[in-house]
Amino acid sequence: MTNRITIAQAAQFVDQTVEVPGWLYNLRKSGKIVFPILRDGTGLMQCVAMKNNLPEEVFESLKHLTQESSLIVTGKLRAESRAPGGYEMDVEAVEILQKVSEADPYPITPKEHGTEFLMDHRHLWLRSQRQHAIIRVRHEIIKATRDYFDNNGFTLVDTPIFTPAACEGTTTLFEVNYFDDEKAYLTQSGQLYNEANAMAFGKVYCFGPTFRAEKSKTRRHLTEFWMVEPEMAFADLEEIKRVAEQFVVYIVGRVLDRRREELKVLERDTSKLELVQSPFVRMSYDDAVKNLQANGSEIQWGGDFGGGDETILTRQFDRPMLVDRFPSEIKAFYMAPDPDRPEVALGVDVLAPEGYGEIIGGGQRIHDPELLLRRIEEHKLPKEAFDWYIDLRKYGTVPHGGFGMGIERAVAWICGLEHIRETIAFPRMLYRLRP
RNA sequence: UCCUGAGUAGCUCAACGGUAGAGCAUUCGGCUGUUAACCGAAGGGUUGUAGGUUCGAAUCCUACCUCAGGAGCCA
Repeated sequence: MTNRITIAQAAQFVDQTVEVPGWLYNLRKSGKIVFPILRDGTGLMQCVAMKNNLPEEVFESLKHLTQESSLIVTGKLRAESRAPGGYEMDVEAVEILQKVSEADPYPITPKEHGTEFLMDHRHLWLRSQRQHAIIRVRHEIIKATRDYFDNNGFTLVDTPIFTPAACEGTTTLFEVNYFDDEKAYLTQSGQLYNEANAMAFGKVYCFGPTFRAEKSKTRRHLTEFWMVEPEMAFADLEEIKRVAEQFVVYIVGRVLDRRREELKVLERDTSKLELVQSPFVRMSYDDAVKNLQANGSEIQWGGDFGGGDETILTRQFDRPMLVDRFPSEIKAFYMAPDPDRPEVALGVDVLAPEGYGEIIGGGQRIHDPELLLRRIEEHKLPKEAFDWYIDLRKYGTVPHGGFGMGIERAVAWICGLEHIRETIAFPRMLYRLRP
């Protein structure tokens, strides 16, 4: 019985005859010799078939095989420096599962394509090398994220996707029918529920999809994206900043450690990632505004950063920066004010370098019951909807806080991508719901 | 939602008022070490849609549709 292996295992089976199931990635031929390149999801393997060593019909069927046809090849493996991947198979037998029709060939050829075409064929585009590299880095970031929190005393407590109302009043929500006469909304943050979980478990995190119905049309926005949100009881702003920084250092380190090959495929300048070490740059909002004004920005104290502002700031440093103490006015109702300066909130953003900008937003939450009630009123929010949230401040309230990191933004930064759309298998954007 | 730009062969693009073209892909032929292989040939088009200007429109004008980039908002 012949061993069935994956291409990634080739090195362990040199000089043995094995069978490899996969898809035809490309085929080069030269008269009496053909080089089918096989793809199986774990890598690429070049095969060699010579007319003189094979039955006529086997050689002919291989010679006319079309791109992405599915097949199982059997043959002997050899180390071969000329072959991509370093190993090559001398074909002995071929079983073709399906030959892709010449009348309707695989649309994504080895030549260049535009983004519209590729996005329309996203279900097939995922077969390409570059997409594999990105999705594997994403996988590593997610695994590292879970490992980081699991190893640091956090309990995973996921929060609901269906919610009865806005978590944060400002942004738009996707509305869905919830049975007969009730409306529900897709969550845009697990944070409020996370606070309840933190009061139950101490340190928690949730990790799941979130939805924003904002009509944002930029290279940094998805309408459906994944967010990890840790929340800690008994934590102040300094502790939140410490965890955020240590977490970012950890995930970048893990990708450098385990996904070098993928970063190479993506032509990522890893020297930039090596610099992601503690301590990060720390700057108050006040200083950031002064810095921006000195560098030509129109920003006034009290305003939020524009996309250009983040670029101006982050280009000055080679590692991520933590910006804290934003004006309370521009932040959510639950943000704790600085006791020494009530006009600023104890919030923090982590801005990725190289112009990537905000990947993390978070801060300390209000734990004083009366202040929270006042803020709910000031923001004209329906108090009844927040009864349970207010309860958290009635039964043993403690200082607490946390942050959220958008996974896709982190992936885009770590992979060095131009656009967030490639960081998730099937991106959902303002004008893209299909495939 | 607003601003800017682009829609020509399956794909990537050229032709910018006078008979619509190339490379890749597909088919056929050639080649025993190719590396997005190469060489030769063939098929392939209501130029996004609708209207207008003109003797004549892919090309100029108007509207609409689609996509991309940016703004605002955010992770």
